[in-house]
Amino acid sequence: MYSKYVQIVINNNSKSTDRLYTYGVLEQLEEKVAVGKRAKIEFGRNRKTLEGIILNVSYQNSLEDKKIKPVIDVLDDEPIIKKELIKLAFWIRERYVCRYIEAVKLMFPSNLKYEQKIIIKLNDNVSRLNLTKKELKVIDIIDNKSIDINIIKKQYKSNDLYSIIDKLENKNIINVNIIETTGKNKRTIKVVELVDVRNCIEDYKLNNARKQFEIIKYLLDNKKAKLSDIMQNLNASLSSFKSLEKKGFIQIFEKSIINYKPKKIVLDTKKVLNTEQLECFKNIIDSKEKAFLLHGVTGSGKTEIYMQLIEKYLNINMQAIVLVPEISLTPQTIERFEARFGNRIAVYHSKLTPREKYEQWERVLQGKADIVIGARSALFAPVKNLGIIIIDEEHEESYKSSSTPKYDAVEVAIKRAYIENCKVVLGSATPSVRTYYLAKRGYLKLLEIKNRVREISMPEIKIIDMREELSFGNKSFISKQLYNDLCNVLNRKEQAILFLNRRGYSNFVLCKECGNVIKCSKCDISMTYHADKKLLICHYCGRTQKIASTCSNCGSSSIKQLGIGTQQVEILIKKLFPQANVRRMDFDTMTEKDSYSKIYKDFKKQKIDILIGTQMLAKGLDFPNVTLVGVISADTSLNLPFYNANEKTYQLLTQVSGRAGRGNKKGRVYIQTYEPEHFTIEAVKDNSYDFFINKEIILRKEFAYPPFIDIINISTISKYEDSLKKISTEKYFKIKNILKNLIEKRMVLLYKPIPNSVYKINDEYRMNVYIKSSKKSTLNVKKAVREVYLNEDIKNIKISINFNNILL
DNA sequence: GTCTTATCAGGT
DNA sequence: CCTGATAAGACG
Repeated sequence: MYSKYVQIVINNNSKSTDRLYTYGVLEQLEEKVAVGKRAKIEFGRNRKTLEGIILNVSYQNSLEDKKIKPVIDVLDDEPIIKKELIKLAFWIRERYVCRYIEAVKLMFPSNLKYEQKIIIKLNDNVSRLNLTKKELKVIDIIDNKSIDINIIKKQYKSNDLYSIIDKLENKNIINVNIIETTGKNKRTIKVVELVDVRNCIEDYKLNNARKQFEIIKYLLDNKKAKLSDIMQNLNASLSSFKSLEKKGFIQIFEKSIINYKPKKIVLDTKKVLNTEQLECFKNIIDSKEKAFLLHGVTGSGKTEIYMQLIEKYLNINMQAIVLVPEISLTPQTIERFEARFGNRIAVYHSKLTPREKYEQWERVLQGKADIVIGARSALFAPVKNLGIIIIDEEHEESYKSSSTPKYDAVEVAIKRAYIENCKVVLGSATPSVRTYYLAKRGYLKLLEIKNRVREISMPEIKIIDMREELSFGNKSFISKQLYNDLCNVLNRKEQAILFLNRRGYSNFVLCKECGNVIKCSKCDISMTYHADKKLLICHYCGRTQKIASTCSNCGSSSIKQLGIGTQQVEILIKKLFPQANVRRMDFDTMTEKDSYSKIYKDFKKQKIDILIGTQMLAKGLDFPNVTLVGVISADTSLNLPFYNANEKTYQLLTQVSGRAGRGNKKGRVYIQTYEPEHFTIEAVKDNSYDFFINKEIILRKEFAYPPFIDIINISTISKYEDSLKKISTEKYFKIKNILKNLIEKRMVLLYKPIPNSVYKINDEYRMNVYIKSSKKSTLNVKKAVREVYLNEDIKNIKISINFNNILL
C-alpha cells in the first residue's frame, strides 16, 4: 500500500511522545516527502491534524501497513532542517538529556508552526425542540458566539463532547470550522496591478464611479503600486479596489517583504597579518585538523585572523558562522564585519522579534547571507555549505543555554564541525579549563599568540592588600594607591575604569539590633538597596519595595547597609573627585535601548573621566586613553560557591585588566583584595595563564571536578513546597536504586536532594540533586536520569537537567 | 498534547 | 450500582 515510510517527531512536548512515529507515504506525496520537511499528520484520536518533522525516510518498515496512518500533506517545499542538523539534534538529545522535539526545535524559528483551531458557531434560527439534555447544554455554552472548541471543553466536562458536536452538526444546528495557521507569517504588502488597460477607459460603468476611474488613471501612470499608497494618495476606500478587481481591471496580490534594508557601507580593507597571526592563519587553513583553540592575549589581533579566515572560505563559496557573546553583539561589532564583507550578513540575537528571527533565518536558508553573526543560537543557522565556525571569547558563560536543552554552544560547535566536515576556531585570551584541557588531550589543536599587535606592552598589575589598608586606618573601599593614581590620571587628562561585580548601592540591609536582613517576599534572597531610585530591589525577580526607617522585625531604627555596590562607588568617587565627570554603567543604567552606545560614545569622545561598572564593561571595550583600571574587590567573585569560581575570577580580572593601556600610554591596574596570596590573584598579577591553568587543573583533578568527571544536576522546581520535598526524595531513591551498582563501585556519587543556594525564587522552590559521574559511567547515568525525570509525568513540578553546568 | 480506559472513593 | 475525579496508558 505504501511505497515509502517516514519517521516523524510530533511537534508537541510531552513525556510519552518523545519518540519517532512511522507514517506511510501515498503516491501523490511520494515526490514531496523529504527529510527535514514538516508533515501534516493525524495522531491518536485527535480531531485536529498535527505537525510533525520528518527525520527519516525509508522504503521498508516492520509494522503492518494497516497500522500505519498516511501523511496527509507535506508543509514545506524545501527542507527546513538539513540532514546534518538533524544528526546534530540527535546528538544534543543524548548529550543534554532532552526530548527529540526540544533538540529539533533549535533548528528552525519558533513562529514556523502549523496549527489547527476548531471553531464552533451556532447556526441562525435554531429550534431547541427535539434536542437531548446534553445537546442543549453544549448549545448553551456556545451561546450565539463563535467559540473555540477548547473553551467548550473546559465547561462541558464529560468526554462525549465530540459525539455531541457531530450530532449537532448533522442536525444542522451548528457549524464546525477548522482554521489553519501555517506559521509562515511573512510580512506582506498588498500590491495593485493594472491587468486590462484597453477596456478600462472606455468602460461606461466607470463614469459613475469617479474614485475607480481615478485609480485607473493612477495605475496608468504607475503600472504597479502599493495598495496603501494609492489609498492614501487618492483617499480611496478598499471597496473601490474590490469592485475593480471583480470587473477584471486590476489584480490585487500580496507580496512578501523582508525587513532588511541594505545599508550603505564604507568598505574596509584587510590588514596585514604579523608573523604570529599569519602562522595561526596558515595552521588553520592548511592543517587536516578540524578544531582549534586560538589562545591569544588581549589585543593580539584575533579578530583580524577571524576575518581573513572567513574571507578565505567565502572565496571558495562556503559560508561562515561567527558566535560572539551576547554582550558583545553591539552595532559596533556588526559594523566591523559589514565594513569588511558588505551586506551578506545575517544577524541573530535574542532581542529580535519572532518575525525578525524568522526573516534572518530565511535569508540564510535561501543562501542570501554568507556570514551569520550572533549569540549562541546562531550556531544552528541553516547554512548550506559551512566552511568555518568561529567562537570568539569561547570561555563566556553566555554560550551555555539557560533553557532546555541546556546545551553548551562550544561543545555543539565542535560536534557540528565534525558532522559538516568544516573548521571550528575557539578564540580566547583566557580559555576555559574545559577547552584548554581538550586541547591538552589533543582533541583541539592549540595555537598561541603571545604578543599584542602593535607592540603595546601588557599593563602593569598591582595587587593591593586591603587588610593592610585597614591596619593603616583606611576604612574606605578605595585604597590610598588607587586614590593617588586616580588623581594622576585626572591631572594627565587620561581616563579610568573602576570595576565592581555588584550593582546597586549595598549588598544587603541589616538590622543591627536583631540581625534581621530584609529579604524579597517572593525569593529567598536579600534585597539590594538602590540609592538612585531609593528602593530595595531583588536581583532575582526584580521586585521592588520601599526601605523602612525601622526594622520590620524588632522596630529598631539602627538599620545598616552592608557590602558595597556600584552605586556606592559612584557616590564616593563623585565626592572624592567633584571636578571629574563620573558615569556608571551597569544593568540599571542600561534601561534604554541606546544607553550602551551613548555611554560608549561619550567615553570614546573623552567626555567621561571615570567609568564605573560591572562586568558589562569588562568585555571588549577598546579605548586608547584608558590608562588606569581599578578592581574595587576581587573577593566577591573568588568566594562564590561554585567549583569554577577561580576560573571565572581569573577570566574576569584578566579581561578587565586588558582594558588598560591599549593606546600608546602604559596602563596600570590595581586589584584590591583581602586574599592577595591566592594563586588566582597571583596568576592575574603575573599575567600568567599557564601558571593559573596548571594549578587549577591539579585542583580539579584532586577534588574530582570537571573536566575529569561529569556533573549532572537535576533541579526540581515547584510552587508547592511539600510536594516538591516529597517528589524530590522519591525520585532520589528511585535513581539511587537504578544506579546502585555504579554507586557501589564508586563510579558514581549521588548526593541527596538539597535546597538550591537560593531556595525560593519568584515564589517557586528549588531542590537540586547532584550526580558526579566518572566519564565512563556518564551514559548510564544519563539513561537513568531520562527514565526517572523525563519519562514520567510529575504534576506541578518543573524539571531542569543540567550537564556540566553551573546553576544560579 | 489529547483522548480513552482503569481505578477508587463516595454517595444513592 | 452510578458518578466524578484522577492516574495511567496509548497514539504509528
